Amino acid sequence: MEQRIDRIKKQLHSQSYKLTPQREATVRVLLEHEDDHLSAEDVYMLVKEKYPEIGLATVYRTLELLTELKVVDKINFGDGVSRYDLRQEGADHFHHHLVCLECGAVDEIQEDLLGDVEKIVEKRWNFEIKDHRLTFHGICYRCRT
Amino acid sequence: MEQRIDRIKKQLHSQSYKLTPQREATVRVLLEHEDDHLSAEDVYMLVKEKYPEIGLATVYRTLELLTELKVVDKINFGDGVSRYDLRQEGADHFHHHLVCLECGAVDEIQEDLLGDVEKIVEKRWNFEIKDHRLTFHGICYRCRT
DNA sequence: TGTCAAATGATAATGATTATCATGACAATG
DNA sequence: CATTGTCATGATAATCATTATCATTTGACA
Ligand SMILES: [Mn+2]
Ligand SMILES: [Mn+2]
Ligand SMILES: [Zn+2]
Ligand SMILES: [Zn+2]
Repeated sequence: MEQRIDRIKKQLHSQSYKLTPQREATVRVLLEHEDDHLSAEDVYMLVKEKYPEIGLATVYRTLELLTELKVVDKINFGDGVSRYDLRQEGADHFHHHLVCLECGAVDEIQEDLLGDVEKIVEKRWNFEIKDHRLTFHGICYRCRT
Repeated sequence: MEQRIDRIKKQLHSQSYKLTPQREATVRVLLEHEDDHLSAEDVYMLVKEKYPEIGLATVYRTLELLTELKVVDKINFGDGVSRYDLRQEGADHFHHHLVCLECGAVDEIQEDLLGDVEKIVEKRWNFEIKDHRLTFHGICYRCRT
């Protein structure tokens, strides 16, 4: 945890950004909810518990900054809000998602299953892949009778 | 074109919806821009050319209805608007997308490349797949020097 | 022709995100 | 130590896509 924050701090410094108390509190919330998919509002509520003076605008700005640095990925599951997903440290691919149509759960697949597919796309479509987004919609293991 | 509209008409009737002139004009616009990814506003502007009295709310309602019927898929590329993508007739999978980070172009891959991956996901994660969304971000063939 | 539910269009309301702006923190400088 | 300048913050207003509301229209059917 502390080491992870330290590395994010260095990443910020390398672009001449500071790790302010507000930013640190926000990062801590994200780390403590690594498996969730929090909206800006969600993050705001959680950060307020440890830093009540923080403003909503600062949370938005911090999330935008972290997205720029690729610390988090900004995603959208079709409800009206953006969600912020901590990227696996050092991972060069964004993980996949399983969205359950029954219960709404969102599970993650950390393993990269797209290696072969990407080779095909690069060759056949002459497209240089930098990133990907893969989501499956269906019925999760819990909801299958 | 006419046959396609006829089949959509039947699909509507089978759920006791009517193909009103407004709905038909909207469907025609979608068919005429099959390869594009139009926002509700885009559709509205285009429909107005052939049906100037139409209201924006009706366009939204029609697009929602067509999404329900799976005639179109509602997608989101991260800019602040939903886009509506005509589904290949009879296709059971939603096509994939290539988004160029350089020029912003969005190309399509109609071929389904996820067959093997889906088998793995169904087995290993015990997840019953109903649909998928796959988007690659990178540099398109036009922008590669 | 009269009836009724569905559909429409104008417009207001909502709600997430972004912009603005005065204030505060803080490092560097003299 | 006082001054200056830059970056960051928080309150709040503005924006803008989407949804809700409601009076009116349409069209099928009795
Ligand atoms: Mn995730
Ligand atoms: Mn498409
Ligand atoms: Zn489930
Ligand atoms: Zn390009």
